[in-house]
Amino acid sequence: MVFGKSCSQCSVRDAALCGVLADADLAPMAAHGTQRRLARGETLIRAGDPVRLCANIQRGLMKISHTNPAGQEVILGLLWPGDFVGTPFLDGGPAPHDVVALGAVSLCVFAQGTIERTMADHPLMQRQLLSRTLAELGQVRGSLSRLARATALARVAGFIAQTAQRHRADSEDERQIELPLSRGEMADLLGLTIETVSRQMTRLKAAGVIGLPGGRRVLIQDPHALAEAAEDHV
Amino acid sequence: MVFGKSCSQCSVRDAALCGVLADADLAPMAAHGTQRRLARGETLIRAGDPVRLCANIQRGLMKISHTNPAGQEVILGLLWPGDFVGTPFLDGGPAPHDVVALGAVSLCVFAQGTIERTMADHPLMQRQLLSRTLAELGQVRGSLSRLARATALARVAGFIAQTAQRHRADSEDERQIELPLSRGEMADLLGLTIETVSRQMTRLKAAGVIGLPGGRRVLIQDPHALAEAAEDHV
DNA sequence: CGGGCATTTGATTTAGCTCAATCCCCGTGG
DNA sequence: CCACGGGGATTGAGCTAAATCAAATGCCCG
Repeated sequence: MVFGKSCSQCSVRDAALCGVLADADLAPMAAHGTQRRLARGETLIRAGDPVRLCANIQRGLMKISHTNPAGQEVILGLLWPGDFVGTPFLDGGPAPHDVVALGAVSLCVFAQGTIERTMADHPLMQRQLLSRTLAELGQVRGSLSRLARATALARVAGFIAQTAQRHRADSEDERQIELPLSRGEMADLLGLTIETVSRQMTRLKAAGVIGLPGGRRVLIQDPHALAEAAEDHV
Repeated sequence: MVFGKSCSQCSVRDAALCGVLADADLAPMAAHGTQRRLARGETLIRAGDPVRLCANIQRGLMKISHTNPAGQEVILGLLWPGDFVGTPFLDGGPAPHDVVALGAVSLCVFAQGTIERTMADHPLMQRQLLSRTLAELGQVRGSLSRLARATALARVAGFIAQTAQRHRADSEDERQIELPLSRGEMADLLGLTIETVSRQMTRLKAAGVIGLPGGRRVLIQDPHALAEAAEDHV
């Protein structure tokens, strides 16, 4: 894959931006992809409905969320550019959760029937999908551990640190990041309330660990102390 | 797969007991399996070590666990007979978590190199593995939602209800189950303390929802009320 | 400039934790 | 057969982190 080459399938200018092509083993897939865009708040997959697609995120973030019987929303995870969503299988059963765009999103959508045939012909591609899914399973189990025992401070600090890591690649200023979520969304993701999230942010700011220049921006003043705070368990 | 036939690879008397053979698509795998037994407390996979095996659980339960910086153990999930553990890939990277036997366990262990070659020749088998892994990802995300918002009562009731569902298949008395975990292990799984788990059990008993005949046994007196309690969110 | 929303801050309440004391099985040995 | 331990489980009495309720502040955008 030549850097700078455009992705013919997805009409993305730089091939590197087309998540799916970043991995050579997944290339056979790209031939069957079609472009789709979502606006903020649009639902791609609704819990309970049969999953009719498999897609790779090119730009923007999505949330996997669940609304419990009491009507509270819980954000079960975020999907970043390069991540897959949905299932390549037609008979994958009903979707376990909602998948919703957090902002403007571009996707490479693959038809399930086609992709399943493609997989049969390209074991390496399927291998790569399995490998990624196993890795994700490990990640999700990691966040279980945070929700089980971490203090509010550790959850918030951990989220900021993790977001910073994701941003590091494509950032002009190493130390300044823009959180992809509102305080309310952070609360839903971390299993806290808006007020508690806000208080912990203030606390980190007061301790000189971070700066809050306004909006969703965070200035990481003391990365070491931030990592330390993220490990603060009861 | 003929019911009642013995599993020649795993020396399990009834083929149906050999988890891996329960699924026809996974049959090619069985030819490469070797039997292994673990005693209670034995560690199969240690977090951080490279994962050298892929196995299918035949009998007994295992826990996926993580010990956080403060030294508290968190149980991230349970593995039941029929479940897979480890990775079929040699380059799967370091294990994200520990995997430990909760009691006596029998496994069908597959060599990674062999299984990877087998997968290349049997796309349906790989397909099945991917499909199972995607399903498990959904399950784990479901438990995230419980840890994020559910009350102590809901966590405990949910665990009992879930265990009952698993037991239903192989139980003589529909209503009586034997919990696979001690109170302490339940606490580590549900993100609570031993005392809180105990109090919620007592509460369910006092409400006539369950009976506690002693040991780890639970008598489910009112399945509907139990399900209701499991949905009790703040 | 002002309205509407997100965020912050404050006061109070509460679910679950901590610490501490039994209790209850259940196996062991006298 | 029964006293004696011992580990898991239960129960009790405060304590605390985070939730809840309520108000104030800041900020974006017309």
